[in-house]
Amino acid sequence: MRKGELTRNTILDRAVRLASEVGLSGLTIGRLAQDLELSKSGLFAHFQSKETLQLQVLGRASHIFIEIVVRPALAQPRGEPRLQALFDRWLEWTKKADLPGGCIFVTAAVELDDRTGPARDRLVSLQKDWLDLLANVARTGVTEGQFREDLDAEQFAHDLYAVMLGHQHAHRLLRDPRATDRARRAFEALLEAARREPRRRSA
Amino acid sequence: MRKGELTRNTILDRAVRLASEVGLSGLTIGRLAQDLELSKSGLFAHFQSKETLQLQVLGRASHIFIEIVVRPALAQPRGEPRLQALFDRWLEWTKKADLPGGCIFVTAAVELDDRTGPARDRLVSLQKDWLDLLANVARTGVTEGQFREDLDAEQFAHDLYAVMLGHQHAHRLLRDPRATDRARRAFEALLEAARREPRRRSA
DNA sequence: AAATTAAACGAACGTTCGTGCTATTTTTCG
DNA sequence: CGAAAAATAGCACGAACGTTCGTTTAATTT
Repeated sequence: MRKGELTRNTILDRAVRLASEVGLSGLTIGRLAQDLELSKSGLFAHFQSKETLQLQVLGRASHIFIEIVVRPALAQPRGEPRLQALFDRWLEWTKKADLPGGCIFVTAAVELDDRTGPARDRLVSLQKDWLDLLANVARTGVTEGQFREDLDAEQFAHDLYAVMLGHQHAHRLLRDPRATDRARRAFEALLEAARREPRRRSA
Repeated sequence: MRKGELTRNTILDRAVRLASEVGLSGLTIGRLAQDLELSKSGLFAHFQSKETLQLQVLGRASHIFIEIVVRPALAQPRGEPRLQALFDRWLEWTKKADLPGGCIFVTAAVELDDRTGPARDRLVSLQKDWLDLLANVARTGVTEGQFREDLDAEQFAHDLYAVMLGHQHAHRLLRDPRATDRARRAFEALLEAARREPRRRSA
């Protein structure tokens, strides 16, 4: 049972890469087998259905994301420095993970948002975890005294996610060379607003 | 040639709706014909290829977007009020256009961002037009004295687009009931930052 | 080295994909 | 109303889809 797991992981790594380009439903068993020079049936035997394959692709992608983005950032001090580290790594995680099609979670999100089933459920769960993590780090920034007391940490996480979505759009679709600069500015503005003292009630 | 155009538009309307759910490549001629109770070949004859169909779907969607979002907003005073009108209509245009799958441009953007060909080119062109329009309205806000002199209008447009992407994500994937509220807050923060006097160079 | 288990293969299944043809129906116009 | 033109339907195609089968090759255990 040793060899099996090994090739299964090889398959999944390739599948994650492929899915980042063509999506989870565009990801095809025939194409995947061809890329890996495996037979369709041999590959298929590792998973018992395409749905299982999709689920495992999501799981594998999540694992990679955590290794590349989250874990290293945890080495940074709590609060704002950690937030900055998360953002920096987040910005370029698809490069480090060698995902030629950009963030696979964004692709999957758009694909699955109006479908039902376990793949969607899994993705939602992963995304909520990620947003929770971001909100928690922001909250820590408050207790550490870096951010203002009345910061809405969940709104902050939401806005931060939006910045990343905007970046992907500008970078990948529009091919805007200023995309990364734009994202950094937007992030800086979020930070600045989080740091700023709450505005006085009147003028 | 009268009846032809009529049914072609009927087809395109349905195709836009369907594509909002399953994307431009998930959009299938067979499924479309079935939905409309037409024969596959009869439908196909209106377009000479699937690519043409996709192009026309994008064109039709753009037309609908302009009618629902842009044109009515132009009735508002220049600058900030117009911006507010654009935002409000943008937020709910998929409801008014009866697109059950959310914004078709977001779906298409993720699908096409790493492909080549006329469909991608068309989408990029449309999206740039839209961002330009947003930037122009923001710039007008400056000349009207509503926004600060040194506002980066293109950055503003970029950030605004990001807010909408964040909204779609929170609303459609996460089904967050606070999604619209979140988007409004983010937009308000952008406006506030645009209105605010430029910050002093030091403390 | 033999026996057993796991992994990969090749062929075929029923379906659907986009795309051609050739009829037939329907609309338009003189 | 009848002729020309346009719109639709019918049928077939090759390819690709996910999936199942029986068999062969390779790895692991005895």
